[in-house]
Amino acid sequence: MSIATLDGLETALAKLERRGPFSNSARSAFLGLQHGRRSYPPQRDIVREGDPTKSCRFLQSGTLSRSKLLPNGGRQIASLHIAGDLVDLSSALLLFADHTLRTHEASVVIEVDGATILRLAQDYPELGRAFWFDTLVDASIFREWSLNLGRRSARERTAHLLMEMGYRSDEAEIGGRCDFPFPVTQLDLADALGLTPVHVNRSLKWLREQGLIRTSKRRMIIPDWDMLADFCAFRPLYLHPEGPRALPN
Amino acid sequence: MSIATLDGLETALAKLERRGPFSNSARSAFLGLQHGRRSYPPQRDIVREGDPTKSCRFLQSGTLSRSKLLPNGGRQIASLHIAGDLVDLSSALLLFADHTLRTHEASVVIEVDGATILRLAQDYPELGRAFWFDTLVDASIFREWSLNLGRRSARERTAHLLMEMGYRSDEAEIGGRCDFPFPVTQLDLADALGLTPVHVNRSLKWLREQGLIRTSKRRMIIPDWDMLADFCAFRPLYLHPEGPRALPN
DNA sequence: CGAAGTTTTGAGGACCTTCAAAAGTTGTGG
DNA sequence: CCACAACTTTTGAAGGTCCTCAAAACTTCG
Repeated sequence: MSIATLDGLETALAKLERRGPFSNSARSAFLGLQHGRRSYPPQRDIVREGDPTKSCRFLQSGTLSRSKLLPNGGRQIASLHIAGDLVDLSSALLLFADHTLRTHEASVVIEVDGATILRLAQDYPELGRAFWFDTLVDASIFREWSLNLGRRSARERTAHLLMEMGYRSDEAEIGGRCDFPFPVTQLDLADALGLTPVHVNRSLKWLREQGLIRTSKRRMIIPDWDMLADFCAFRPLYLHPEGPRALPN
Repeated sequence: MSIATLDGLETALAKLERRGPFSNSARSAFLGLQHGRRSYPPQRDIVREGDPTKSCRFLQSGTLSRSKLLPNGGRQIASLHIAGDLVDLSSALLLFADHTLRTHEASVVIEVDGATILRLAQDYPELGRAFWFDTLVDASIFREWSLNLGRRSARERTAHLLMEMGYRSDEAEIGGRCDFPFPVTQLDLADALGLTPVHVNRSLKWLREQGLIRTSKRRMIIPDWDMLADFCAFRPLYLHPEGPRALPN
């Protein structure tokens, strides 16, 4: 079954099960979750920093970001999300949103009550571990972004972000790692990279001139994966493709 | 009982229970964990990026950081840790360390087998939620650091980090939020802030000249909390002092 | 086709870096 | 308790990466 035909819970489950299969009972408990489904237009806030939380959210289709604002208007995007991502698992336990969740493309989002997720994690420990693992990988990605923001040059930083999105798009079967949808404007990319839009434009231009990337509309192409990986020191260890530790009996 | 007299597990438990008390059985299961205790001198690696994981670690006393390296020698500190912090809970589920764990001061670290932690989380769901919550707060701190690195000036960034450490030291009863131990060299501070040591020095000098901070040896003093908070837009929401959602019955 | 949004380019300036060295502090052994 | 080495902090000067401001070219969409 192609990902395009899956509904939201199935898409999220597919991501979770890529890391190790669940028992039939856990699987059907997850798929049996009561949930809502909402569609959002591009550039629309779904949750705002400071909002009390109620529901967890999974991204069925589209592109989202999580971002934080400064009083002076500065904005930092902390993560970018693609179909299948558990974009707001934190609301299961955190009572207030510490960041804003916003669409980039038109997106479809699944909502599940936070307390229900907690109950599910308790009743099916394998699901609880899968949620925890997802949070841990999330945190690992944030650490890598800190390295990106703090210690990589604008060009390397830009390249690294593109490679991560390629790698994740490939894992999620949304695109190939060297040719994947990337519907993010240079203005938003700037907020993800801690740069100005002007400088993002110049960094992309340079990467293009070097033959390291090609851009077609809302799509990113990496002609030579290893060359770009070498340029920006992309090592996917931090995405933990090995999956979680299995619990011995 | 003062924190100084607590052993490592008690210190970690105290941090977890600040967010909501556990049942007696969960508490004694946690305190009954088989564990090792190791002392490390300053500037010593405890775990290195890429190492296979086995044990989870809690910091009984001292100061640690989690950092990542670039092939060109660049280093980014992703987090700083003080007594009571669950500095390596991720090893319960992640099979490889994606970052290096290193002491700043001489430190005492408790080690608990990763699979044992998983088992404990399963047998006592309230502990499982506490671990997950801790990971979520961790991730929230990383997001704030991204904002710091990407969108705050050197001076604001420096001030913000100091305020966070003051706030957390206060919570952990290691110091007051306006007067707390801070045994981090400017060289290490530079790696946490994505700056050069020279510029860190100048930023600290400026903050001192403005009367926003005072430094005494291995100690940081914030004469006027609100003034500094205003300067760097420090809002502790992201540390989630409200604690986790309670699971309804 | 017009309006709004996005990308691209230019010019000048600022924040932060690099390189270098001096001053101050800490810790250790004699 | 001093001597000395190692580490840490501080300062200066010059330069580069990235920012600001401004406007034009291009694309998307109603």
